[in-house]
Amino acid sequence: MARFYLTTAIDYANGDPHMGHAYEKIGADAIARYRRLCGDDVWFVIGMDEHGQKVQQEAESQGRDPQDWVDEVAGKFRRVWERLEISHDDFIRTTEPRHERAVDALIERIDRNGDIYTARYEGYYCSGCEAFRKESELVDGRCPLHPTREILSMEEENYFFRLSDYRDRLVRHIETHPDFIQPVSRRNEILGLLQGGLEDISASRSRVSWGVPFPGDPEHTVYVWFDALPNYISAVGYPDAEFERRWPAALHVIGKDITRFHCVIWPAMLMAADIELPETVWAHGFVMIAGGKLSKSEAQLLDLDRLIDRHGPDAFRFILLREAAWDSDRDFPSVQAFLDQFDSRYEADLANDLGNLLNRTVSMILKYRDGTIPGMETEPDSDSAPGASGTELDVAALAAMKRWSEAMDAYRLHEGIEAAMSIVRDANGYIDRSQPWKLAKDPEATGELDAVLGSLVRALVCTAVALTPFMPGKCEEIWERLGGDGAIPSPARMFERLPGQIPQSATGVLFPRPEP
RNA sequence: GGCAGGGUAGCUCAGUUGGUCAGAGCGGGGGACUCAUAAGCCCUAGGUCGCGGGUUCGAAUCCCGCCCCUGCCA
Repeated sequence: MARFYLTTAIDYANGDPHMGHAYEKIGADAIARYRRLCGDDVWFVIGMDEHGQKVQQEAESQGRDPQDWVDEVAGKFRRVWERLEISHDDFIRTTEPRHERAVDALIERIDRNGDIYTARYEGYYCSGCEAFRKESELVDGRCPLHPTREILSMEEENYFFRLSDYRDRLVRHIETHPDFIQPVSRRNEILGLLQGGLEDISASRSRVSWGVPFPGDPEHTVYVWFDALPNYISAVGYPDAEFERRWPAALHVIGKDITRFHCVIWPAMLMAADIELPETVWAHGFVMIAGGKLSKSEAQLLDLDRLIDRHGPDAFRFILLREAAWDSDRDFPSVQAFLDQFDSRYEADLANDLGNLLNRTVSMILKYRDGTIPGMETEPDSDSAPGASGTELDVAALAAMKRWSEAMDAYRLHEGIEAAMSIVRDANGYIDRSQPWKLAKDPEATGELDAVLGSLVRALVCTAVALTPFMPGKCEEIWERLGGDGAIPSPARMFERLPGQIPQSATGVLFPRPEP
């Protein structure tokens, strides 16, 4: 059984969960569910990044104790993940003792290897970025990203990480591991960035108290990124040796805005501590409205709970991942355009195409065969000559399943969905071409009708299997309505336990059309 | 300013190594059917494949120049 340790970025606890957070978790969850379906030993971790100046300030501005505040924020995130059926195995928070212990151990380890040193730092500090800015980076004496914040001119003793020493090793690693950074556009960006050389970076802060005390110097706290990144190992038990039962991670799913932290700083930290690197870092794009700029009222229309309420959690997962390709951005011109597309996807793909396909299939088998699914004793042949057995629909469905696994193996989630939906389209077309309602009236055509009905059920089983990473709840319902027994089968075992009898209770609307 | 990737039907995008590559989905228009959530199916889009050159028997697909967009960096 292949180990598959999967992580997402931990979410920064300075605000409420929104669609961007959800998009990442849903995509990662689809990958986790797919790998489990294939039989992998999956360990899926998400969590919260709870330290740092912005969290401290946010809590203070509300007159709250920071820990109290992050507890509340973490609760909100957990509730949403529960609603969205995120199947994580663990939820790591950077304020947990197990995490602080790991950060402490990791930094000490890096220090022992000689890659931490102290230096006096003089410069400008932007509290928005929680980072030092060069004078040349300032516009009119202010940070271009946070023009409302004061720039602090300061001088402090800092601990630095010898990042510059790792440039060559990083380049070599990226070049010899083509899958390390994906998609390739991000890989090229990082290689370009490394080309220009690296500077050492500060690993501590003296004026931020809300953080992990710097090992050996409680006057400083660990800089947020040096605190946040190690969550990937702290969550699986570092520094105890048992962490290697899960580590290295098969996949870090992150947003494209933090690729350099995950593809440069994090691997360098791991190298400095003699820890293996993750196999792949996948930087997904963003779902944006009008380039990402949202007014308060617009943002309110996109309130996560209200969006999920619109057509239910499964539909929400499906629509988001269908609309926004997992490897690139998706920009909608307006909130209204987004909502229109959201609704139209639901009605066209789910209610009309998939839901209706299930209904017409179930209805015909109940009507013409009293619920008994015909022809399930002969399974279509997937290996030898395509089309040697099974109907044209079987052939098309098997081909689509092949495209599906290839896409899913490569984390091309949108292509996986597309392959699954192509089965639905093919099945609907197949029904109309073979006209089972006519076959049902022709006593000579029982064999033909059996073949049609049987292959429709097989196509629906394929669809349910292929979509289960995206819509676990609804796919289970499809499986049950077809008379399937137990959990949804794996793609490899799909045809070994096909259902035989449609329950009378199987009629009913799977994806109700919204009231006009 | 440097580097990278793009500009293809109203919209979102596919188009491998140059020769059925001018496509798919959605939307719009028309039609036949009835198992089904008035759903589904079939037909239909005449788009200078950003602009201008060039290579070639032949380029959306290669080369040069230009315009515009996006990302990363500065």
